Amino acid sequence: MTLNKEDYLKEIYKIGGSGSLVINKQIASALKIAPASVSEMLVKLKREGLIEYEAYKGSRLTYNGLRAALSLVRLHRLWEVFLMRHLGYSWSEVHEEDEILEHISSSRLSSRLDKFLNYPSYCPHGNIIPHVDSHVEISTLQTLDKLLVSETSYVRKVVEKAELLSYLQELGVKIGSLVTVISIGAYEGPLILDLDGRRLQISYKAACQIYVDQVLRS
Amino acid sequence: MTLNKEDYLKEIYKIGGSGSLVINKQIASALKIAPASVSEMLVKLKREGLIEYEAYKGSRLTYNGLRAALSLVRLHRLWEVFLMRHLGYSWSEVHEEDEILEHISSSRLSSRLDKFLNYPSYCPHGNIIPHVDSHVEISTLQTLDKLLVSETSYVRKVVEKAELLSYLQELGVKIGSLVTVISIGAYEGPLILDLDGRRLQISYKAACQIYVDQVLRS
DNA sequence: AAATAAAATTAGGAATACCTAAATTATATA
DNA sequence: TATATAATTTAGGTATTCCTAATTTTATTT
Repeated sequence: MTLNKEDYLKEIYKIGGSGSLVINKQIASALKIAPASVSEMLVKLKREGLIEYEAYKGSRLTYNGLRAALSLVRLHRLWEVFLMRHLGYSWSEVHEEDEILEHISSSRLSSRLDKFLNYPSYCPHGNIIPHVDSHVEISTLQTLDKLLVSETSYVRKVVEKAELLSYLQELGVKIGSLVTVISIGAYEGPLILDLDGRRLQISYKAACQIYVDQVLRS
Repeated sequence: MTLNKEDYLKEIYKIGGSGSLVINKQIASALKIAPASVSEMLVKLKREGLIEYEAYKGSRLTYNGLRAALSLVRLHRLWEVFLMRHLGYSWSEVHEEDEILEHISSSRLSSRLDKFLNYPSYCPHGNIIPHVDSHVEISTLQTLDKLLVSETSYVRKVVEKAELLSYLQELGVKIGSLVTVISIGAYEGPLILDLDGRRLQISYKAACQIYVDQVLRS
């Protein structure tokens, strides 16, 4: 379902609840959309089985439409509570920032969230969280496969690919892990590592996608 | 700027950082969009001064494009940290749910957030936060203007309009406030209320938009 | 009941963002 | 350097979602 259709469902729910007929005009003014456009969209929502709708009469949510609307409104309101309770938004600020929930991009949100999270420097994947002002991405990293036997370093970043992430998670490789290369398999064979005190084997391909602090050699 | 354009900017930043030329193919595969469509969009982004772009050569962010990309990536990554640190997402779950940040609607997110917020029942405006399963909106509310002099009730909900919210905030009217009607102005004049022990005046119009527990009369 | 007002729909268009297929330009290889 | 291959772009279309203006239906008055 598209974002716009979701807006319509939410609005139909907010106005008419789970059963009352909603007249188009109300939707049009709530969504700030021309009445003509509302008629059009209602036809589509009806085709998709999300609303009952009869021309000139009005519309109401079907069972499926209601389910969809409820989960949308629910999440929306949970966010509102979150913004107030944990990001220090005031009553009217929450209201102003309502559309965040559709399109997140607000510098106010950004800075409050930053504070709430205690000014983190890295995202969970180890990428720097840039600041709009100073965006110096200091890059003294190298991939794990470039380390020599017995060299030690810290895992700082991994390539964001679903399969790799699951693989590493299973192995227990984390951002910040202390890693020492024990041996390197020939012909792109697996590497044996000491990771935070545990011995483990990792594929060459994975090693190429794990970034560690550069090891300085004399 | 549209959501889609934002995706392009983010991707150009992720691939090329603040200065390197990015070839279209990388954008196309990262965004899973046909190369032809990428070319089209790049022309638009160039027109808007967000990227430098020369056909067959590649693209890079301009100063403005970089600023926009940074604030997007920044917020995106802050959310990631939040999901992991406070909603108990695992590494790969964060990754899976990345598009939340564009289109929030995930039942998993919904339930984790619910737990994090300690299962709230009402949004900051006093509306019930519905559950997808049981959606009984018990409605024994009436508007404040319907109360008689000396009747007492609790504020449960207010109409979500920006001007009203600011007005009420200034007056200190909150969800849960205990209110007693002291006097009612004639001809839709202002009401004098006792609100949580304080004496205050409120316009008739506002009173019509504040919902309180229904007062039972014999 | 007829006339007026309000609400909704249809018709005709515009913008955005995507697609496939064909043509073009750049790059790598023999 | 010529040729093959890879990357891009252009051309021609589709689907969404919005708009204004004109028409039709429904509701309200007189």
